[in-house]
Amino acid sequence: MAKNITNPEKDFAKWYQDVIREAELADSAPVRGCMIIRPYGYSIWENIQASLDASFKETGHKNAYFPLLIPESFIKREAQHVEGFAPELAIVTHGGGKKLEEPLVIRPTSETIINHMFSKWINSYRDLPMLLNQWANVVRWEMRPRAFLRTTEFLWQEGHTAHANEEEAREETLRMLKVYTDFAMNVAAIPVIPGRKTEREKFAGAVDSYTIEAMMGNGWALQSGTSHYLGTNFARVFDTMYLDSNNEQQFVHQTSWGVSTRLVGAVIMAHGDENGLRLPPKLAPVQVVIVPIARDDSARAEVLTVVDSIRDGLEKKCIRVEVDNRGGISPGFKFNYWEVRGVPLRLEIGPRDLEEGHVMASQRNKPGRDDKFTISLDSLVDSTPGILEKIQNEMLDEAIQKRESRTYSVENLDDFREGIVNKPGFYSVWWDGDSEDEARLQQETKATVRCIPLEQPEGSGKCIVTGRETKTKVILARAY
RNA sequence: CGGGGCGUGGCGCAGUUCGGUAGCGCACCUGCUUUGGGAGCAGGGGGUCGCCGGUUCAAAUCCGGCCGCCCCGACCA
Repeated sequence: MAKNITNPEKDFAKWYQDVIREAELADSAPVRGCMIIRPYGYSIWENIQASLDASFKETGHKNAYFPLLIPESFIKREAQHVEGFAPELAIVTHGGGKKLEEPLVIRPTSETIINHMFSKWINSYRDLPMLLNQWANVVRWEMRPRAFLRTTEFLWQEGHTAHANEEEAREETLRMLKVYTDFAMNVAAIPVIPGRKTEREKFAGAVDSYTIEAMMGNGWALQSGTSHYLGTNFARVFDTMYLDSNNEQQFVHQTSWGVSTRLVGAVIMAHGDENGLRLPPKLAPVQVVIVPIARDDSARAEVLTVVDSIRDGLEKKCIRVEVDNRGGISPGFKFNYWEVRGVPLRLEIGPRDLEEGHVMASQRNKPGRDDKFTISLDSLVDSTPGILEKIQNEMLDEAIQKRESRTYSVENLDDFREGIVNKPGFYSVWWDGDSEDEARLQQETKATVRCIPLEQPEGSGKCIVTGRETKTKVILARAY
């Protein structure tokens, strides 16, 4: 059992914080709700960024950067937008030693300032679609911060696009939801459920919001990414119009979509175990760690020669590898040290291995002595990419199984009430309720409608709250 | 903002009941011995006890006020 890490079965929230501390992902800041992302944690974020940024560019988007400070009046233009964000705004009232004419809002999101610019840049249907993305920080004064999951300031990417008509904009909304879904599955190894948000849960200012919902280790849901169809809501208040081919003014139809550093929290909570972090190889800052073992100087020299050549070979294959040749620290300590940090593959090389022409290998997703295996020195460098790929797939399979085993179908409210308490997880239920039904359900059970999955079953059934016959199934769960 | 808990070396805590000038574990530094699952011994450095005020010969400890943090809820990426 890992030292200094609470058992997740016993206290999941404490476990989460312990892992963040022990794996050196983040530290708390002097300002409440803010956090310092430490190099190891930031490196995970950089890998997330690199992967998504490539996908955004593949789908035709360009990066830009809009300012942190937004005139307060901008936020107030779109009625629902203000209502949604007003309580959590940080507002700058003074600058240069003087009270400002108009207060400035630190962006909670950039729809308004971007529309301000879109209205200048977009004149003709030939300017469309406009496909932008920005990597930025935003500030939302949330009441209850949690490291990575909900911090006052957080890093994210926000895509903003403008299209000639609803159909294209809706297509874009779903295209980006798919990009997020693929990223979650294939890179983060987190099986998410893509779906639409209910009226109650949708983004302030959107016509429709879509989400990917992930299941965390305690059975709770985490909204891990969102994609919104904004309709012409912002275009109308910012006059974002274009001249169509018939020489008529039209409002643009818009989308916005984002994922944040919350994804780092998702990775921790979806994959972590009682020994700490577990990272899917594609996101791991260190994919392979090599622990050289030697009793004396001559053995060490011999071992290090081999280790160096292995490292060079792996680096040539673009594998992120680290050699832990710290002195005065026992191998056992190092094994645990790297396990807490979630490194997918560890190689141990000592004199005994050299004699036998192999290395000992240990996969983070199968920790402990019993599951160690040997790889011959001859084939090591060539076989490592395949092993990492295998680990990546195994982690996704494990996560899928974990989710399946905690996904339940219930037919009536009583079963749900009992289930959500005794067996936290995703509850797939027939649903025909409205916002008030949702509010009531949340009051009673703390659970919410996480999403209306895009993939719907055949047939119909009776709504769990209204009893009406419906063709719609939703996912109910407790959420972060 | 409601409920609960807590502020004492970097981290985790004891000491507060019953005032007497600060201690333990881990971490850190030095040396020697060690190194295949969190090494051992010896020596060492580091704390105006959250802040302000009061009582007292004397306050981590008692009294008054303030501040902050964490966890649980409502809100959210």
